[in-house]
Amino acid sequence: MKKTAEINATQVCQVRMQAISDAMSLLSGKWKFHILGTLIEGNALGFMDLLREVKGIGTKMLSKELQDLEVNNLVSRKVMNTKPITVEYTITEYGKTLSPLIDEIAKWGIDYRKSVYGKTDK
Amino acid sequence: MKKTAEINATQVCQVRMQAISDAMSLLSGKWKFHILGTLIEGNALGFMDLLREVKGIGTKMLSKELQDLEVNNLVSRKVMNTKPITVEYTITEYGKTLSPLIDEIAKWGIDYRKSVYGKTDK
DNA sequence: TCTGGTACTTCCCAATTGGAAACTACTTTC
DNA sequence: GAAAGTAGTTTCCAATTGGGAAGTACCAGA
Repeated sequence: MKKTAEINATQVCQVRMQAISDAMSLLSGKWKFHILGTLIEGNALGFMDLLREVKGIGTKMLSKELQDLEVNNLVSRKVMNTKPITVEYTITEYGKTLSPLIDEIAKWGIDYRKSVYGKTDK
Repeated sequence: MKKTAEINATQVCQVRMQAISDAMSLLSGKWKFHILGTLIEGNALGFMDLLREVKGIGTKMLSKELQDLEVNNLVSRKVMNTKPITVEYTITEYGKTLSPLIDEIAKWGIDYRKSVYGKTDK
């Protein structure tokens, strides 16, 4: 009869749990994955481009989310020397390392949707 | 000069974005991954076991999160016929399909931590 | 009968998140 | 000079999230 934690007391689990918290604190929120996914797909987009691509987002959120992603080195921001000043947002090399993770989530989400709305013989 | 969305207008992107939203709506929150991870690691835990394993969680949150996970068929709840009534929480077969995703997040989180606190020659 | 263990629920509150609308600021075009 | 396009910021508000503490209910053992 155990009265104290056992499973998660191991070093390996502690590290894993911490890692998941780290990752999710960077990637949580309604828009992060949408923005990252869009930037992975189409490189170098302006603020207004993103506003049009990421359906439903407003200027405040987009601005804030891009800042978050920038300080975490997932997205880079470059002010261009154009007549009406434009800004180029691109995914960084480091941001690209999220591709397998995003793919895995998308894959699971697609399967989930199938299992809910899909065939009834399950 | 494009004025309308182009990248995310494709059917493939729409489906992917929807899938990511689906998945995250089930898995977001402070505790979901911790609970799932613990249940994947150690099968069949009681409410109080989980309360001890998932460091920091309170009864209210644990109860609510377990209900969420149960309705989405990721965790199963079984009331045991014991003297002081006990409940067994187990991960479902479907819940186990989250393993690769959880592994991927943990892996990325560990690498992220290394890139922040790790070697400076990067 | 009182303490302790199981498994919760309820209530109240604070912090965070997210959104709409308006506003800034600068430039080019009509 | 007004309109439109660039890239945001600010303000105000509502909804969601999360936590602490206490309460409920049932049973067993000292």
